[in-house]
Parts: sequence; C-alpha cells; structure tokens
Amino acid sequence: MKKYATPTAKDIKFDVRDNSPLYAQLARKIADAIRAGHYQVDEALPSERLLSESLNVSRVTARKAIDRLVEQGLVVRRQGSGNYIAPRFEQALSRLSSFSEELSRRGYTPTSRWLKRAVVLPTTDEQASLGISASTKVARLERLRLADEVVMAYEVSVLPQSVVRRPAEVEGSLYEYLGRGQQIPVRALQHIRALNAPARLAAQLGIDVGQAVLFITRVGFNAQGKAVELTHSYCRNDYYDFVAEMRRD
Amino acid sequence: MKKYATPTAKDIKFDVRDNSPLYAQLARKIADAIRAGHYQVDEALPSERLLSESLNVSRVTARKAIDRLVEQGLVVRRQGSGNYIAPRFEQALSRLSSFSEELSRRGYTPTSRWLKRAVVLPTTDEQASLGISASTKVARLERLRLADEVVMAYEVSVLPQSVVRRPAEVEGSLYEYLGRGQQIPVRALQHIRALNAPARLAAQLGIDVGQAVLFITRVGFNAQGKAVELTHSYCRNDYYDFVAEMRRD
DNA sequence: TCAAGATAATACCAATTTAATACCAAATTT
DNA sequence: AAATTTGGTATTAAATTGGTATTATCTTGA
Repeated sequence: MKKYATPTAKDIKFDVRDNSPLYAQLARKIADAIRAGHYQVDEALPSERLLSESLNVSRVTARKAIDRLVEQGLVVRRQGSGNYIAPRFEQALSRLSSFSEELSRRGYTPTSRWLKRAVVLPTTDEQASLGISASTKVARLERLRLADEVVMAYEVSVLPQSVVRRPAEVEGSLYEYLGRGQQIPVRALQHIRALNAPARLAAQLGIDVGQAVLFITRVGFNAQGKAVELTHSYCRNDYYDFVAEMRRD
Repeated sequence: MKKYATPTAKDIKFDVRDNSPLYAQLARKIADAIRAGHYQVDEALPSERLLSESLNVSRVTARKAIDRLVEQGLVVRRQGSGNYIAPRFEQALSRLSSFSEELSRRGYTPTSRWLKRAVVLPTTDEQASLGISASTKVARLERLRLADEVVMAYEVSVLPQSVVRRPAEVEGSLYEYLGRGQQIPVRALQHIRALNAPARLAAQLGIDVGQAVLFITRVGFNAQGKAVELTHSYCRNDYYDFVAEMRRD
C-alpha cells in the first residue's frame, strides 16, 4: 500500500465496534475533523483516490462519504480540482471587538456604570444560548456604557460562573478580564435588530419612550468553540452606529 | 513540447498537508503576509516573473494566485507597473451578500416590486458617497423587497450610470446584473442604525408609524476600489434580522 | 427463504489544473 | 524616442481530479 508523508486523512480512524456502513463512519470522521478545525475554509480535502488508498477502501466508498458531507453543506465539489471545505457559518467574518475597544479606537473614553454584578441561576434562554444546565450558575453583569460621560448603551452580559468566578472584580473591559483566563471569545454571532425603547430602558438611556434603539444580541465562543458569553446590548442610535466592513469572496 | 524536466513544480508544496492547488496555497500565503502587515498599502508585490522564478513555479501559477487576491480585493493590478496592495484594506472581513442572495440561502423566494428605475442627477450626498461630480448621471433604483410575498424592506440604490446603463433592465438581483459587467462590489462599508419609521415609509412597509426599523446604508466598492453602489435599506425588523458573525484576529 | 435494497469494488468518462511557450500591450526607465 | 520591465492573453500537452455506469456482494425485511 502506498504510504504518504503525513497523515493524509488527517487522523481519520475507524471504529471496529461500529456496525454502521463504512462510508457513514468515514463521513462522520471527516466531519469531526472539519468541525475540529483541522481544515481551513476553502482548503481542499485529500482527493478521493488519495483518501481511498490511504484508508484502504474503494474510491466509491470514500466518494459516498464525501457525498454525505456535501449534502450536509460541509464540503463543495469541484470536478478536476478537488473537494473543498465549504464556507462555515455563512462565512460572515468581521472583526470582533468589544464596546470598550471600539470606543477607545475612536478616541472616546469608555466608562461603565455598574447596575449589577452577581452570580445567579440562568434563565431558560440563557441556558439554551450558553449550552448549560439549569443548575449551572452564571455571572450576570448589567451596566450602562458611557462614552465621555454620555450614556450610549445598556448592556446585560451573562457568562458561566466557570468563566467569571468573581463578577464583582470585573471593572472596565469584560474582554480584558476574560483574556487573562484564556476564555476570551474569538468568534461571535450577532443578531442586530431595531427596537422601540420600552419605558424602563428609555429612562436608563435618557431617551423618549418608543425611540428606536439598536438591539444587539451576541453569543461569543471561545477558541474551543464553547459559548462563553451572551450579551444583550441596547444602543442609543443617535450617538452610536454600527459599522461593518464586508467582503465578497 | 518539453516534458516537466526539472524538479516539477507539482512536487513543491507550501504546506504538505494541504491538498489545495498550488496557486490557491500561494494566494493564501500572500494574503496572510498582507494581513500580517508585511506589505504597506500601495506597495508593489514582487513582479509575477520574479515570484514565479523565486518560488520555482510557472508564471501562470503565480499569476493565478494574484488573480485570486485581486478578486478578494486585496490587490490591484497595474499593467506595465506591477501588482499593488489595495488601498483601504482593513482586517475587518465579513461576507458581503445581497438581499437576494441572503434570502435565497435561507430558503425564501426573494422578489421585488419596482417603484422606480430611472437615470437622474445625483444629490450632493450621493455625489460625495460615490465620488462623482454633480453632472455625472446616476441610476436610481427604488423597490420593495419581498420574501415569499411579504414586504421585508424598502430599498434605494444609486449607482453611476456607467455601471448601470439601462436601469430598466435590472430585474432580480442587482449584484447578478452588475456581475456581468465586472463591476460587482467586492467590498462594502455598512452603517447600521435604528430608525423610527416616518409615515410614508411605514405605509410602504405596512407597519405602524414610529415602529423601529433597521436602517442600513451601504457603500459598495468594486475590485479597483471605486465606489459603485450606494444603497439605503429600510428593513422591517419583525421579519428580518441582520446576522453578523465576527472573528477576532 | 428469497428478493429488494444497500454497499462496495472496478473500469472508464469528463472537467480542470498545471505548466511551458510565445507574443501583445501598457507603463516605466534610460 | 527607444529600450526595458510589467502585466495581459492565447494555445497546447500532460497530469490530476471528480463523475458515472456496471457488477458482485452483503444486508435487510417481507
């Protein structure tokens, strides 16, 4: 059998106790490797022949495995070229920076007025977003965000207690605090919506009731892909706007 | 025809574990170098011949790699002069997709109800955003955007007439139309704000006056870095939300 | 038990990439 | 203005890659 310089199939192994079809096992192994980040987006998988030879299966088997990955949207085929890792997470990439960092870069002085820093039990929404059980305690951080003494946003952050042991110690930048524990989010999904400010929020932001505000929900993931942060931001729209640079690829 | 005599470039791999074509690997390598700040904006890359000789690949391969960088908007070509790092490059990356593309990907059927497709003179704002003179005519496209027959957004796009000669011919996806003329935006700056819907907009979107809507202003740039699109979108917030994935780098 | 479907192997087909070569066109340098 | 350098384009051969049809075998369920 032909040997290759490196583990071509990138650590794909078969489980002898698994009696599901070979191609299904192979598909699962490759999918795991992709999700574990062993391949970059747009990188080619080993060719079907290479895969089949290095794993000692027929090419059709390897091919069927890849078929499954294509169905799952993990891989795209290109005849004559290869099978490529499909763009993940809709490939929407953008620089992730915290409120503090963003404002500092623009020359403002960011401050916080703390409303709450406590360890509590999570709501069901928070359990779902963070992937934790009902009994896993979380740190809940509520504060007003100010730029040069002007209230810009009301923000609620919820993080597993394992990530923020002593919430009261968080002072300025949450990300700065997290960075020390290697739990800083490297990826986040943000949902951006508009919202008519209800009475309590309006009072806190110092705006009229019903005024449109940006409502941003962010789930941040650490380097291991674990959700470590759920933040709801209610941003005054007249002082702050959200800028995104986008690219086509 | 000469046989691949010398150590064929096929054996040269920048990353032995990467099965991607050579030019793709090279493109990624150069892109990484650019992002790492090894080149200044406006600085020339090594010439194609120099690149190919120093890396022992054919000029076509080096050229294809650069092609990819140009498509990504990282590099601009100047015949007779060289390939230069594109201006205004920032590391904030996010996938740029049009309304149509976004909805299609989510399984909706996007349609448009056209309100206006005309060639007119630009407003001063539009002149500034697109970098054109007061006498340069523009195509103004106004439409309601629908997903599965439900009004999702009201959108106004303004483009230089040189880019859209016959506005009335634009039917579905604007980007699809632009793609044929090689003027498709590869980069865009979006400002996202919240807005209380004024009467006219509310009527068009079928919502109450004062209801919060997402107001998105987008300036799109083509591969040469020229502004080719200015689009204002007023999005119903209850049906559509804007999702952005962000990364730290 | 036996037939239908799933699974796997083999062989051949078609698209694409790589590469080499030659030459054109635009910009820069001398 | 001429020479040089740079990107732009076209053509062709060979190698590589995915695409597909066929067949044998195994598994599954009526």
